[in-house]
Amino acid sequence: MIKSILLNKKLLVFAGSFGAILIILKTMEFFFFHYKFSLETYLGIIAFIFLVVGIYFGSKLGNKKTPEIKIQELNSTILNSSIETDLSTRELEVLLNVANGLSNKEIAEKLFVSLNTIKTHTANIYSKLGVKSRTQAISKAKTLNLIS
Amino acid sequence: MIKSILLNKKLLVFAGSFGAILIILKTMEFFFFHYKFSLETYLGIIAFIFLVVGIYFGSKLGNKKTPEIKIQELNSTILNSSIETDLSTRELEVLLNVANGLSNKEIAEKLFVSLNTIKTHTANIYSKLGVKSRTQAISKAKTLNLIS
DNA sequence: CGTAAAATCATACTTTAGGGTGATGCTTTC
DNA sequence: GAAAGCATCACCCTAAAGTATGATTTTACG
Repeated sequence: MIKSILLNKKLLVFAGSFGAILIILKTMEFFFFHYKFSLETYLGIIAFIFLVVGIYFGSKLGNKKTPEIKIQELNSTILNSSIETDLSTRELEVLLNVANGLSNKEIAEKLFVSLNTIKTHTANIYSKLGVKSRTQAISKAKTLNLIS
Repeated sequence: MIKSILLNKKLLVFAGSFGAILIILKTMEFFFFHYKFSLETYLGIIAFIFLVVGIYFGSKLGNKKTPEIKIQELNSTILNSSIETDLSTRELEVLLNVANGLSNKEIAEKLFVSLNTIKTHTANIYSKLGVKSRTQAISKAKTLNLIS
């Protein structure tokens, strides 16, 4: 629903820009016939404008090509609509080590911090992911594509 | 180093394409003066060509903006060449539930067996996989393609 | 039929994980 | 400059996981 609206909005912007360019072209055509620019200059300007516009929209389209593949079917997934999935860099780092099978103690030694710090990080991770254990966090992170 | 080379290569392709388009333009100009196309048609063709080219290159640039974030770095994976990875059907069943984030107690209730039985199963799984914890088992099972 | 493997369960113990609370220093942001 | 977020650490307590050992029952196979 939202996606289609956004897509339509983008199309509207595209169409509007295209119309504006056509107006600019007409104006240029007016000047062209009055001031006798060389054909090459005229064509170059046209080509440049459309090239820039094309690159702009092409870039936009290219960036929007996120696959969004999610066929994960968790067992009795609870609908947590208000969870914050924005992990800090440190939390993400801890999560990756958790997913790699390291214990809290090992992660603490690896990152040169105390065990309590890792416990706090993991607690915050669980809270943000809406889970209650490290194995659930791993499973959840997989569905969110946070980890491979 | 590699990036700059690739960037230069891309620039070369871009420049080459641009030159080719200029040649096409000149050819079209030739036809233009000989067959008297309307100016609007001519401009439209030019605009369309450069729009398409622009979108193409813009899309290319946009797609190359992949962040490439990979902080995987496993911790000194031990080469256990002679471990037995043949899990029994029950052990595999338990392993899958472990990977789905269930606790031993939950697995026991799900499979209608006692908690001690699940503990025995997990212990055997760890032994067969050559690991020491459930998170390591999940990681190992992923590398062995036992789980997704 | 007998044996080996698998599956089940128990008891006791140690280690690890997780929950709750509070605190400090630092950076960013409004 | 106050507020918010991040990263750090501590303490206490409970729950869960893991280790070790032993045992019974069921199933599969030669």
